[in-house]
Amino acid sequence: MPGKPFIVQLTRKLERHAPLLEADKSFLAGCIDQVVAYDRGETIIAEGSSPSVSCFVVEGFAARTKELADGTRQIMAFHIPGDFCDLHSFLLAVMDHSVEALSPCRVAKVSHAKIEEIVKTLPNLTKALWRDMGADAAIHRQWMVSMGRRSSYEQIAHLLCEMLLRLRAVGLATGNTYELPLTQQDLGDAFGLSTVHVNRMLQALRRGNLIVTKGKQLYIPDVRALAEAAAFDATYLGAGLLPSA
Amino acid sequence: MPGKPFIVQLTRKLERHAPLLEADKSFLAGCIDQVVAYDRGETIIAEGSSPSVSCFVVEGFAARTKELADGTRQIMAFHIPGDFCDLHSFLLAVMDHSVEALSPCRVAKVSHAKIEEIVKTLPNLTKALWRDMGADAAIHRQWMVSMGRRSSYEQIAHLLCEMLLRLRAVGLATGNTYELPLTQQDLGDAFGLSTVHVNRMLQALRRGNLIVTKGKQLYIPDVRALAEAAAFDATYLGAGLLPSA
DNA sequence: CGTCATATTGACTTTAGTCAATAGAAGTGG
DNA sequence: CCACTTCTATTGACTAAAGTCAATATGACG
Repeated sequence: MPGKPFIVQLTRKLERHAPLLEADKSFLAGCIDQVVAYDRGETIIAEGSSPSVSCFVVEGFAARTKELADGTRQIMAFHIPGDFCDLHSFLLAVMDHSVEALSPCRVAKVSHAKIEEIVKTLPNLTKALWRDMGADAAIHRQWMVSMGRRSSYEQIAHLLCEMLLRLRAVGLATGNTYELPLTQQDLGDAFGLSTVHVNRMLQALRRGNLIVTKGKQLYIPDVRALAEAAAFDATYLGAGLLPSA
Repeated sequence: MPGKPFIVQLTRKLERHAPLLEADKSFLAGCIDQVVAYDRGETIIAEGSSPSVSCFVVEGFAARTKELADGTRQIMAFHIPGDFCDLHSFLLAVMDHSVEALSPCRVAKVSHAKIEEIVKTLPNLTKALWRDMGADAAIHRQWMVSMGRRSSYEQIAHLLCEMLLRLRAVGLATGNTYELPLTQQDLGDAFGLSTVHVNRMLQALRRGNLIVTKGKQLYIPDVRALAEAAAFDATYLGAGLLPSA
């Protein structure tokens, strides 16, 4: 698919559980209206709007966010390349949250009309897209477990495990190293922690040699140890994704 | 649909955003394999299993739960009559959480084969089911906002608003009164709070006359006041559901 | 070199948790 | 209907986790 290499990341993700047909893939490739670039902090989809396109991340990090009246922000999901971050708007009339760029990123747009056509004519692809949303919901549920029952230390360790597997699945981790362009504020907003506390927990993780950071680069010397500290169980990301090392 | 009055609750919910076709409704009615009864505490679907049927709640309350290694429990969702509580298993191979009965309840089972057939032949119904899962995800995200950024007092107030609207939508609330068969432990497990603290916050809500309880009956004298205390915005449940009173 | 965002540190406060005892309510068997 | 068990709700005293505020450092960038 010359000119659209990013389609590969998407199809790879959609095929994680079951293969797509050739018809699925070619139709999907034809769905992309445009690719738009955003800077960190820019709003990709605004709360309260009713978009006529859905989008998926091609490059960079995005997040689903909700601003509260008192100015605090909650991040409900991080989205990385290959993630559909807004199939939601295809199904529900009004956005109850925003999607924003957490790093410079590029986002591909797919019109709802095209998705409608998929639902009408390509059951296999429909199921794959539906499943992709189900996978997101599974991540949501794990975050709820983290927020409700894990200590802040475990929460952060858990997220770092999750991001390793997710980034690795789209080829954005090299061994146990990946780039995490999130600020401590972002991490805090994801778990309802203060920046100060996130900072302290990261330090604790560094002291325990569970993580090593160099700028935005994150290296995990011993995945097993970090997973244990986080009580991390990869089932929710799709079984069998946690490799040996 | 004699003999299957509960189908009505399900179709009513699925039609909240867009109407179903006659073909959709009749096929759906023919999907129900059986209806099974469970007592409070019983597991409806076990974590780690790979069910070949999905189910929806006909009567009573169920919850998605996850037990952690240290014995604590996290509730990720409450499910009431009309809710599909396990479309998840149609899409993903292994259950990463359990579904359990929080009150005596009856659950209807639908085989995955039937759902597969829906995806292949009834795009309109497929979209409705997909949308239903999207609505669940929206609730998940709101809970994350609650857990992350709302005080425990607000969290509980928020949930009580949510349950009013959800129960009302399936005809299980009379005015501003409904039956909530949850223990304070259940509420705590949903938000990661201790039972003691839930108890205190409920008392505070009672003192402020925001709620009045009689056993499991809950009466909300002034919905507007409770909604305000909770910073409740009903958009995520589908716009326009919050009525005047 | 200066500016702005991000990260770090320390002192103190608040929220919610823990532990332990008591009170109520619902259900069971005789 | 009563005695008994059990689950659920309530209370008080104390603790711990995480937040707040404010100052300082570090780093990226024009």
